[in-house]
Amino acid sequence: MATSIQDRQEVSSVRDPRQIRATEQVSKPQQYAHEHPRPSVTVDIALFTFAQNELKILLIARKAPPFAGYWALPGGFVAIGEELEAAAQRELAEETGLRNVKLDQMHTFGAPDRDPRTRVISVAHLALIGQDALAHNPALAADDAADARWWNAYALPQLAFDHADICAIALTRLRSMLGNIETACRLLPAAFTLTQLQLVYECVLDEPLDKRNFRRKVLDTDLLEDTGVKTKGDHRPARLYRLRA
Amino acid sequence: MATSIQDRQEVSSVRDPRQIRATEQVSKPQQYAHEHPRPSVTVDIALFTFAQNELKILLIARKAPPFAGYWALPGGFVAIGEELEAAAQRELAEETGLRNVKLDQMHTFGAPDRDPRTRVISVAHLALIGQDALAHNPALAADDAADARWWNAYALPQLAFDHADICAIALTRLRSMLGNIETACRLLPAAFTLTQLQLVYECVLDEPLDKRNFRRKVLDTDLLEDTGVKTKGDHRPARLYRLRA
DNA sequence: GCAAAAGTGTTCCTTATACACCCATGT
DNA sequence: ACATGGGTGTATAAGGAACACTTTTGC
Repeated sequence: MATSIQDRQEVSSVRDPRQIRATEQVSKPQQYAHEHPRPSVTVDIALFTFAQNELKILLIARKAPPFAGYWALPGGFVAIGEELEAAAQRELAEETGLRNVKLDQMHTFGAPDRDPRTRVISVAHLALIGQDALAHNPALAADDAADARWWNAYALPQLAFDHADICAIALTRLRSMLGNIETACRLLPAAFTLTQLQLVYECVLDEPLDKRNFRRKVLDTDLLEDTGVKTKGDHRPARLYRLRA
Repeated sequence: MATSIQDRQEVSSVRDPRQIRATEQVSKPQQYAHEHPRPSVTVDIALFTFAQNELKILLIARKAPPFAGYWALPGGFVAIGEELEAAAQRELAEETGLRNVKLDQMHTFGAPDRDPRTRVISVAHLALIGQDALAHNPALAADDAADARWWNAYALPQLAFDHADICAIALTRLRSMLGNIETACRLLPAAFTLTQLQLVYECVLDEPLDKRNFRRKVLDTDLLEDTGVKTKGDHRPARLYRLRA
């Protein structure tokens, strides 16, 4: 029998080493700078939504070189005292006006030549948003801003840097996260129909799903609740669901 | 119906943007340095093995401040023109003599105060190794080096920096990777018994498994083949298996 | 012969899959 | 009335979980 089960307890009783630092002798920050030329560090954000029955990703048109005229993921430099996720939140707010979007760190891209100017290491993040969150931002909501546009995630233009790689990994990551129904819901408005949710799954997984099996599986989890409201439209109204609190 | 299926083709036909760079006007690298104070970037490696019926992780004793006397994950600075994974391979070779170990990038740790000297962003990697790979390195194989030692992954000492967080995430990641039998095999020698493999699963998942169900599930995948060799020891000899090529 | 670890099948239950028709609304 | 998308149940297959005894070796 492995000893892991008994030993587990000891881990949580270890004191947080951050509380001990102050008592140690610390070398000067400058000491580092001479020894190691430092790369720049950026964050990039792959922001997805689901609209017009398509999985969409937000891209920004670059105005300055390198890659002027190309499309790129939103992102930018990490400030020297800034958490990585805070940097991603700040860049997202600066470039889209969106705040308090849940961000998942995804992968760090560090090929030495990925930026032709200098060494830039980029920590890529994944973010999912429902269309209703865009309502406050007319440019993004209307999908016609001169420099920011939603693109079908399966039909991207040429991208700057290695952003095509980042998008590909983002899509793979998103796919692997669909086991959690909540993930798919994050791509939709707060209230949505089961058909919309199924379309999200079909679009991200890129395969058709059986309607009855899908609905049973989703409703059996008890993660969704009926809002009591129904859609109004051309045909039979559909129940609107929301994530249960 | 989602349009993703038809559109998928267009992605792969997009030209690699890296081939286009040379034609663009490029700003000078120095331009960056003034605008953004740059962090240092390191790689850390959580190297696991399975020995003495325990999941073990390799730690290095720190001799210099900060955290002198503490144990830490192997790792070090990324050179300015170096791939992240190459840096991790180099550091692993320098500190343990191990080469050509498969490395998986795991997570990037960027809390501004995680290193008391200066801003250091660390890209953490996960590596798994069988005991037979350690045979060439007597110090590591004997587990008695003054400054490098294998520790039970569930009973770690106090760790430098945020390495306790890194170890915790490494263990979680390792757990999530056990769906692939190959992952568990990477913690064992090239030839191993099914009981050893089961112990790996039980130790990493931290739960007992049924012997008959486990053996059936593993053998049904057809990923293992019988080496024809058996163990010699105190009791009934066991078949030794290896990963099928 | 006994201690210790290796090896081996069957039953039950849960979960996934395949499949087709009626319903509510707008025009 | 018809076009359009919303909504529903059942039967079969597959996979996961529970469970105990015999075999082979060293001492």
